[in-house]
Parts: sequence; C-alpha cells; structure tokens
Amino acid sequence: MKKYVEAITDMDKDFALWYTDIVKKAELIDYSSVRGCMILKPYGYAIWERIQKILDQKFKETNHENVYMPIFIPESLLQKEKEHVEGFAPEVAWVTHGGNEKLTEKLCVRPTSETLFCEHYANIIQSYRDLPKLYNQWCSVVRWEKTTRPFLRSLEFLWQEGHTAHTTFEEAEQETLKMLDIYADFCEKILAIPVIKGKKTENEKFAGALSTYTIESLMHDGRALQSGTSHNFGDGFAKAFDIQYTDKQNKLQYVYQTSWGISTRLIGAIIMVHGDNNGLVLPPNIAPIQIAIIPITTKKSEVIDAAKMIEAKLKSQNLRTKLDLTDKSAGWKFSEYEMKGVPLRIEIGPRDLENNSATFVRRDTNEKITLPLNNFDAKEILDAIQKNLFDKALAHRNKNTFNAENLEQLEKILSNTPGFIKANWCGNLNCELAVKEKTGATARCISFEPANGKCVCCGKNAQHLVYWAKSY
RNA sequence: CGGGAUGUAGCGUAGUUUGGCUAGCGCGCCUGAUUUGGGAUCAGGAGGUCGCAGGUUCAAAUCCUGUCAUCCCGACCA
Repeated sequence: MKKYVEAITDMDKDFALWYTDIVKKAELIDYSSVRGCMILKPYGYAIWERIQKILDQKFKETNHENVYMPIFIPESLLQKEKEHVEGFAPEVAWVTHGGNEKLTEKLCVRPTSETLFCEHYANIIQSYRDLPKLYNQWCSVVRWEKTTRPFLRSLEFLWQEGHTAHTTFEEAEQETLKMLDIYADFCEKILAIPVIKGKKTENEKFAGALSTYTIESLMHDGRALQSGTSHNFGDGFAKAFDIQYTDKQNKLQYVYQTSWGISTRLIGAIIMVHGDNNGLVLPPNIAPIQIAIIPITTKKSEVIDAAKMIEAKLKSQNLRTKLDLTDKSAGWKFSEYEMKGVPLRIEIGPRDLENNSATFVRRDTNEKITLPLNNFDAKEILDAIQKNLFDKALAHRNKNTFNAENLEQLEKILSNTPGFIKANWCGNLNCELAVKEKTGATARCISFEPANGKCVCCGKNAQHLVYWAKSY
C-alpha cells in the first residue's frame, strides 16, 4: 500500500501535531485571518449539524423550547452578578464604537448568555403559573483566549446553551442532573465516547454557579477533555437580577435556575478518541456519510448500474450514503474516505459482478469481507462498528485509569502513563492546588462514588473521591 | 501575555547565510488520449501582491524596523 502523498504525523509520536494535521486534511476546518478563529468547512459543519439534530430532538422531547438572544451584552448587565463577571471579564471582547461614534456604554460580545436570559426572565416571569421556563439557544459565543486550538479552544465557537427557571431548588437540581444524563447518554450512544459523570470542585466550577456538573472523557494521549457541563445556579442569579414570581400563597419568591451546554469541542473529542494514523474515524451514528460506495471503474456501465442499485437500496434504509462517480482512481477514493473517517466502504468492480457480490471494508478494523449483492445487511455492520468503537474507547479508558494513595504515586503514574487517576481528597483548596503544582494534573471531577480513605495530598480523612488528570 | 520556530501558487517546498537577469521544483488543477481491484501514464496548459506595511539600495523573496497569522513550550483559561 502506498503512503498518502502528505502522510499525517504518527499519532503516538506527536499527538498535538497529528491532531492539527488531521483537522485540516480531513477537511474539517481552515484557519481564518483572525487569530484563533476557525472556518468550519462543509464536512466539519456537517458533523456539527448531526450533533445539533440529535440533541435538539432530545431537548424537544424534554419540553425545551429554542429561542435566540442578542449577540451583545451591555456592560452594566454583565456586571450584575459579581462572581460571574469576575470569572468572564478577562476573556470578553468589547464593542466600543458604532459606526464612527464612540458608544456611551460599551457592549460585550456574549461569552455566554446567562445575563441576557436573566434579564428576559425578570420581564416575563410573574406567577408560579409561568414556571418552569425551559429555554435553549443554538448560537456562537466569543472568548478572547490567549492560546487557541482548533475545536478545543477557539475565539469564537458554536454551541448550545440551555437556560431554565424553576420554582424550587430541588426541581432545578433535578433539571441539572437530567441534562447531564442526556449529555452523557449522547456521548456514549451516539459519539461512542465513554464519559465520567461528576461534580466540579469549588475551584473549577462555573463563575456564578452553586454547583457545576461535568462529563469528562479521556483522549487517546491520556489527557482529559471536559465534554459538557450542567450548572445549578440556585437563586443567586435570581437575586442579582431580581427574578421574582408570586407563589400559590401570594408570596414573592425568587426562581431557581440552571444552565447547561455542549460545543463544537465535541468534534475535537471525536477526533482524539477514535482517530488513527490513517485519519479520522467517525462513529456511524454521527458520520455525515455512513457508507461510501466506490465503483472500481467508472467506464463500465454494468458496474455503475450495480453501484447505483446498492445506493438505492441503502438510501431506502435511510442510511447516509455517497456514491462516488468521479473519475479519480479507485485507490485515491479509498484513501480519501479513510481520511474523512467514513465508517463503511463498499467496493464494486467487474470481479465482484462475476460473483454477484460486493466488497465491504470497515474503517475501524480495516477488515475486508465479500457479501452477495442480494443478501447483505449494511445496518448490521454499522451497528457493529458503532459498538466496537465504544468498546475500544472504554477499554482504553479503563486501561488508563489508575488509583493513587499519595502524591508520589500520583506523580509517577502521570509521568509514565498519563490518564485518569482516582484518588481521595480532603476537600481543602490548598491540597487541590498542591496536586496541580506538583503534578500538572487538575481535579477533573468529584466522583458520584463515595470517598473511601485518606487525602492523596495531606493524608487526612477524605471527603471526596476525585478523578484527576492533565486536561485540554 | 513571555520564550522559540515558521510564513514563497490550492498543498508541500528550493532559493534567504554572501541582495543581481524572466522566482525553480513536486503534488494537485484544466485539456486530450490511454487507463482504473490500494493514491495511473503520456503530451500540452493555466496558476505568484514571495503574509502585510514601511525603510536601506542602482537593484530586495533575500538586509533593517514594525505588524499580522500559524505551530511548539510556558503562564492563563469554561
């Protein structure tokens, strides 16, 4: 087998370079002339559209409604909640001029829309009958990051942010955890990425939140990626923005709020969890093209006809199929669709036709099998690929999840075999910071499992079991 | 934001040290022919503000200053 003309970097030798190679060569993005802003190309955007479509349906099923808020936030509005503004101030972009005139109040380009939703909720919520409000928004946000990386951290990125208001703390907490479950389920079932569900430490939680829940996934190189978050705000924002309603007893009450979001960062996760040295590998459930049909020759009409018949059959089963009739050589097409991560390839040529069969090649295993034209089940193969990708990712995570009793162990494990480290923690900020200082790992999340020993740092009785890792 | 590297056609690059005639090459692209089971062959053709701005010079891709972007390391970080 010849090498791709511009071979991608070996992922085990230099994962960072492999990653930046692959996002360009699989035609997901281009760089724009603005630092840290990426151009999502059609193929990259198609993956985002799949994510949108599937999640949006989930949101609708759980009674959420889509809305759209302005892109600009007046400075005074952003500043209403103290912790929130302190958390975001270092990375907001400001609009200071409109046309040629200087604005009397500068406008922030939304880094997140809590403040806008709060202002709106204050206007539209009067009675307990108005609650709950279950809103979601698909949009882009801007964060002026110092270091950027495609999909993982860009100045502007596409995301989804849900914002809800409830009558009680319990109901808000329930919503927060429900959305976390929807995210976790989506990652595992659709993206084939196993996740750890947990709670952020006080130090790592969202600015202005009472508690932040997270799903964390492990990349091929052993670093963790925060893949989705869900926040319970309690009534903190309600008090800052004066969001009150009259309850059944005719008393004024503050609402309890949540917010939750996932972003195009998930595409980065897909690449870093499933990709290999031949390029991208997409789980069938998310792949814009699930099956590529490659006629070995485009000159023989019987081959084309057979390819078109296969295409018609697959399309009738609602499988996302692409028949490539361009006059590029067959070998070129093989590599092209491999680089783009298409899960299944069907080759059909004169030799197949003689046997009334076609050749099926799996992207995940590179396994080639020959099946009769009148009796094959592509759906079954796709399901097997989906399952295999999840199993592989889970096996990788399990293999790279370790326990540590003390700092020395933690440090040693991280330097030899980076991954998740399960270790107990006393709950003290100083211990959390000491671990970061000494090992470079941060507390990714507090596990829902109980603590069962001594703090990995100070040796006192532990309060929490924490997943630690170096992260993106 | 600090340290380092890079920027020449769609992609990858030579040339920069030591300034010199029309900026070379490979891939890709277009046309035609022959091809097609893992990146075809031959022939012809198109494509360049040398990242951008300013300076030095008879002359700048090359030297100087500034600036923008990308990559790596660090710091920072929903």
